[in-house]
Amino acid sequence: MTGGMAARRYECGKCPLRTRPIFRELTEKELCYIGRFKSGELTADKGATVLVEGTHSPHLYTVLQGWGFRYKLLPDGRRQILNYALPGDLIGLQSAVMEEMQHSVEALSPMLLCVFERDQLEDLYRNYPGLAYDITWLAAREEQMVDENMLSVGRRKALERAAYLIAFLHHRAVTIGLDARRGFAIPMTQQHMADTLGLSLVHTNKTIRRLINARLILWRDGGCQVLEFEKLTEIAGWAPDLHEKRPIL
Amino acid sequence: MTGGMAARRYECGKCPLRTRPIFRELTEKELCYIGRFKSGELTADKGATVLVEGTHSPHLYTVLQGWGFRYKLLPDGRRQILNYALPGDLIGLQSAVMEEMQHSVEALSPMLLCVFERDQLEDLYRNYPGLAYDITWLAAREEQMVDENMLSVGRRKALERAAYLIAFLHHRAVTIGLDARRGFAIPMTQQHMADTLGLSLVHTNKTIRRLINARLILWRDGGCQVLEFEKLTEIAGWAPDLHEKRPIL
DNA sequence: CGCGGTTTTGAGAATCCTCAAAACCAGTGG
DNA sequence: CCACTGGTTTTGAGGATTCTCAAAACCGCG
Repeated sequence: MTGGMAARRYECGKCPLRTRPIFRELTEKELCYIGRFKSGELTADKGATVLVEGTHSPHLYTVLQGWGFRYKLLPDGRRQILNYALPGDLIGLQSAVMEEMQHSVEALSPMLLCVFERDQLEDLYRNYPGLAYDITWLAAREEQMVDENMLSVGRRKALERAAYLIAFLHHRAVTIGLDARRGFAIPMTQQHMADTLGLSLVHTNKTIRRLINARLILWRDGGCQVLEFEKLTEIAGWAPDLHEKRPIL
Repeated sequence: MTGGMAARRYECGKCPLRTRPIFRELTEKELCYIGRFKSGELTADKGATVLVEGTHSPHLYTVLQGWGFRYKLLPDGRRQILNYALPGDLIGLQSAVMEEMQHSVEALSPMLLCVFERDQLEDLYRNYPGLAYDITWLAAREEQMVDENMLSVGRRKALERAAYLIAFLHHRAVTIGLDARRGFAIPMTQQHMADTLGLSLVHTNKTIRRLINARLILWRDGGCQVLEFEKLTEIAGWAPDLHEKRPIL
């Protein structure tokens, strides 16, 4: 079920993610420090739980490969997905900075994570203000994404919500250069979509089918593939905001 | 409509908020720096807009008095309230750290805000890692609150949502010592509640009435007063997490 | 071929929505 | 003191959306 610690594959200096154009470059000194800050790598199989609500993880992670999602549960088992984690995203900050996790994280596809020690965070803040600022930046961005998703669940209707979510995820994947070739699929089931949209599985299915029939998306390879990005954003009444460079830890 | 800059009333060292037991104490040095970091005070009348989506504010605020709320709008005017701002909360971090605001902030009651300059943030990060850490802490907490609200809007049903929201706000107010005397009212209209819960005004009204008829709350003085906190949390399936001390900027 | 997970379909029911109007209430000016 | 006004709360009614239940179809994999 779960993955485990893997032999370290990437030196931070040669991190294949870090060099992508969307990410901010670090100074030599910072890069070197990050290399020391990094304490290992973690692999997680599809479906594995990376972080658990209610626990206090001693780690902080940067996603290197794969997709994951953050979620919360109600006592009776109803699940709400809060956001997705893609390469470059930082997860576990809440438990690092506060008492304990208030949400869980699960792998949507096989993931490779970069592991940092919570204990060293204080040292980082003391000696690398630029990196500290980056962490705050990433926290602010995460909040921004949840805000946007909140608007969607609270005020958009089913078709708009579905269109927004798919466009949003597609855009994030494209932004970090995840597609390369046209036609990659977002690795999720309709149950995941339902739990993100705040809808039932049945109604989600019927809604998605409308998008498929309108030839805006395909559903295949165990996921969702976008055909008409513009049309989706139009239905959702949403325009992606184009960040310049952004930090990565 | 809007308020304006007021004569500075509070020295940070004598800030009546800061001394409340819930807030973490600062060192002498930090307190002194905050005093310099603070560039003034802002008052906002009830209904005034403090921050506007799409703009880039040069300021960052800590709420000293009063209630406010963060919200987003869809192109056609539908509104979703994301969270509320109470004394001790930091607002405007998104615009300070990133390009521009992705949400607006409006005063629910007359507010008094402590103003900080965005430009000095870099200096703060460089010289006061403890304060930088506090800012990250506050950002993580804000995200946590939106997460919780997201769970509510996505997965709870109307009555549960209303119970959760009221209990949540009541708990926050009590935590910062806002009630003193029993029986304060949360200063909001049912339209605000509707826009927070992701429900229509009419349905919100009928839902609230059920809570009133069950004698769990009162609706008066232009707001909501809690009678049976425990019962509300029970309906919502929610338990407030009790933070220890927390930072305030 | 069989199995578990996922998607699809149908149908009736509950929730929630919109429209519309009335009641209520606090503040304002006569 | 009272009428007027604008904002807020309340009520009713019909309709749309979304839900639950249940079963079938589909699909990749061992």
